[in-house]
Amino acid sequence: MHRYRSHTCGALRETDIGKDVRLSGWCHRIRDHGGVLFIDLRDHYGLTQVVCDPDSKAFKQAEQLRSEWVIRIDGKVRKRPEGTENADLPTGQIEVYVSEIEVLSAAGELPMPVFGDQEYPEEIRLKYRFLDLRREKLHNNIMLRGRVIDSIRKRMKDGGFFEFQTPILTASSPEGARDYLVPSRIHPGKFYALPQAPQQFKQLIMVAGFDRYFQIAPCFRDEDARADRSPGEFYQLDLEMSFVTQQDVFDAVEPVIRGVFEEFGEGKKVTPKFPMIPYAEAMSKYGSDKPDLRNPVVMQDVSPAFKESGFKIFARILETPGNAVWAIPAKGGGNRAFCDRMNSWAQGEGQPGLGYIFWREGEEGGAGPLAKNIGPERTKQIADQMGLGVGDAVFFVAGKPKDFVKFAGLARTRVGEELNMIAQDRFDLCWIVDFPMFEWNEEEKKIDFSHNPFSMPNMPVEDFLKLDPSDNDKLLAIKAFQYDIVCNGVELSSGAIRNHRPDVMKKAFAIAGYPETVLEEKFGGMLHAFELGAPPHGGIAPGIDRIVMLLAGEQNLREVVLFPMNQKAEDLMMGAPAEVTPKQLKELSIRLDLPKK
RNA sequence: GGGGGCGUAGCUCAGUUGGUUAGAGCGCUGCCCUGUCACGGCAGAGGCCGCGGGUUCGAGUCCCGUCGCUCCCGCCA
Repeated sequence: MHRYRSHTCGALRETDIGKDVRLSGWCHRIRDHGGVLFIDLRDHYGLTQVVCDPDSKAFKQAEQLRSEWVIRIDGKVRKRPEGTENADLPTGQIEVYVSEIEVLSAAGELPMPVFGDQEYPEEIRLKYRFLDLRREKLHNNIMLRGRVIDSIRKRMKDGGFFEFQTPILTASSPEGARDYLVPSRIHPGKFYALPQAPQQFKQLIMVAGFDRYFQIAPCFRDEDARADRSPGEFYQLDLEMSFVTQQDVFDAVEPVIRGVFEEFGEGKKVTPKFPMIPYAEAMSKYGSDKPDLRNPVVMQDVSPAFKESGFKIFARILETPGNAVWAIPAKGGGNRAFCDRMNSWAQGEGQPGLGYIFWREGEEGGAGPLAKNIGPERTKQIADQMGLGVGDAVFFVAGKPKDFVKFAGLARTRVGEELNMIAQDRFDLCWIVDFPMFEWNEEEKKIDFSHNPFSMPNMPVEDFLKLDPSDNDKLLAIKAFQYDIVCNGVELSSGAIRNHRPDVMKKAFAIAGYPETVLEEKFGGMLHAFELGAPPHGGIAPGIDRIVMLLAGEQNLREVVLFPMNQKAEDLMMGAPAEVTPKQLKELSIRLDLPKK
């Protein structure tokens, strides 16, 4: 017989009754009745009830066992007595009557139990991650993650993509997030950087003629964490394709993403064909470039109803060209309690308040101070435009859309949540397209890249090269071949058709106010590659952690990462980051200059 | 860097308008228990009420500061 086990803890069935078996695992739960004693023995594969009584020579030893001890047992499989079967367990028809116990590893008092599903503080969970990982939910999440990645790999390879590895120690990239730096011993005073994404490498792989690249790529960014943003490191399905249009990228990626959501979505409905929503439309309808389409609330511009109206605050705001009033409809929110709740929420968000009109029985003309101010005709105009009636409400935000759009988006989400309008049984996916190429930098009073400098402008190259760098209105209207995938309000990925032409790149940098020397300094390697025969190419990089988070139904990335860091980018289990020895620093020619407390 | 929430036993939490000796469940220790699967019963150990200061006859409770955790904003091409 094998040293540790003849079967796993999930394997035994009625067909095994009578067999002498050997099992190893953790003591999940021990129920000691004095005369008879049960041990739920657990391993990766399942749970088997092990039973012991005073007739067994292992009884004395069994009484000494405690939770999470690792043991090996020998015993005989037998049918459970009539009426004591456990239908909740695959092994619930049988039990193993133990004849011998070997303690492989004892355990002290646990800082948190493995048994049960009580919540525990992050700090303890992270410090004792290996215990947390023994628990069913996290164990399943991590296994789900592995299966999702397997599936993605298979789908990508079936789609003609080939997997590559790119360097982890590379050069600092000047744009974007803060880099993690690694000092060079051989070159005192110089540093490597961990890649924020293999962006330039994957483009160079295209220049090298490999045609279709993908990688489950680790990405490192030294930025502050969020629930859906791991500090330090995360993984992307990074991919790039040559000789493609934007539509070709969509056609390659959409089936992979949809397929994964369908395969692991446990019956939740997945968008059959991702709609393409222009950035501007997403902002005006949903107040966000990552709209949750499960929320049916759609905003509209209702400026005409307030222009020169009796509601002086809005009327005055609308005197400034470019200003607007947007309406956020709330079907079923037609009562004062709800409207007041929204209003005080808005004040908590730092807003002066949230104007509203609501309609209820007996006041079909609309209730609330705004309705009185603008009169029945304009109120009806709004009701008609928004398709609202008795039992409904509508909220208003006014001013410069650029300034209020973010708050409007939050209010839309809030309305959807408060009125339980957000469908829970769906994955609603879409493409956000036509991102602006440039944006106005108010602080520096200049034109800037709005995303990354590598996207191709969505206009004929000849026209782009002829652009007047001082024609701000025209420049700010230019769209880029830049796109996102959004699922249930979570930004899953971002991609672009790349700018592979040195002349276009030089022009784009000139428009953003950078002299050619800057381009040369920062992206010289890639620029020179493009001067030696570069195919048109483009790609995208869906976030693996976020996909798994959505599929696992979790609200936090830490629930789908094996060994995550806390919000402050500390690994509480391994104790990272940590101080290093003076010798190590000296070798690296580094002297510390720590901030005073 | 800023804002919100939380901080009481190893863990999850309760703790009245400030008022005797700070409680419960889980876990832990001991004893009892032969069919449980959240086993049950009895007894026990375990507390700088995050830390510092203040108000008060009296502070877990009120005030100020500080630290830690967490969520958010900034940041994230």
